[in-house]
Amino acid sequence: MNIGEAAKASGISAKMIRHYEGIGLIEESRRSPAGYRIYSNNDLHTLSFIKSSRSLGFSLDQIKQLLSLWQDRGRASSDVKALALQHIKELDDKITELSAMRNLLQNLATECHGDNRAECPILQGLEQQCGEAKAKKT
Amino acid sequence: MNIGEAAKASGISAKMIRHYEGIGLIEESRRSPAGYRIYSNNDLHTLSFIKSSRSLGFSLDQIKQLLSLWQDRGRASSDVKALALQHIKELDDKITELSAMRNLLQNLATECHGDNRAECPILQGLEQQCGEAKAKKT
DNA sequence: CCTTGACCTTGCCATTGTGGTAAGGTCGAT
DNA sequence: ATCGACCTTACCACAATGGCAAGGTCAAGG
Repeated sequence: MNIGEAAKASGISAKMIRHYEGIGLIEESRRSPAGYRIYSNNDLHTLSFIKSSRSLGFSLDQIKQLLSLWQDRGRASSDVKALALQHIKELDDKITELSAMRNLLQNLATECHGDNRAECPILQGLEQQCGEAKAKKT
Repeated sequence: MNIGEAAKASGISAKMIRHYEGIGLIEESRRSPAGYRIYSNNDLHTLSFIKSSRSLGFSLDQIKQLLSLWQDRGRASSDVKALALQHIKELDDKITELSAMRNLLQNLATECHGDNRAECPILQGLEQQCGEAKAKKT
């Protein structure tokens, strides 16, 4: 099948499929005499694997590793799990960071009347806090 | 004070201060005869405001708006609050998205033995799920 | 007076993952 | 022959930040 069809079937845009090929995430595909990329069901399977992995937030670099484990019959599941746990930690860290922002901002917003007067605890908070948010991260 | 000192005092790198100037987030600073940027306490105040805002995850574009509200004596606090609430929503959406990823991945990881055998529910999940994660978002 | 080191200047490249656009080739159908 | 839908490559863009390089400046000490 052509790249457009593969894109539709995998949920990855044609643009990205070419890009993945360019950076070596997937192998160069076969080509028709005219130079069109041709994909097999097996290729599609790989693209879907990548799509799922992206949906779980893995970076392309991590997906490269996942792919090579996936294709390695002699892999140890512990290696896969290590990658997964590492990514879970990244997600947790990010969630923690965003939640801290959210809570701080929510507190400021709650204090703000939100009327047509100029007095505004949110701006005051941004003005005075000056790095406190960063301190909380540490 | 010079840019290095302003950077240290505000917590924004000299590089970024120049960048913020370049994109028009802050005004061009005064210059010494030799061309060195010179910052006043007032400038520092602005930089600190930006720093706080970045710490709460506001984009530079949002900060541009916040800055103009901050400097507008006749602002309505409702405008500030609207910006804040919008950002809180962005944060919440992101947190929700990341949490969904985290939970899915955590489930897969829990099922994985993580030993030296090849059988691996995580890889199987990535293989079969194929877009389910995306479906969950919708 | 000259050197050294710390600071400043501009400018360009890299990152991550994705989208856009342009100029051109190909294919199938009319 | 031609039209529309598809494909090709090759650039540019985003957001926010870091890095490096080549050069100017300034203060201190020989």
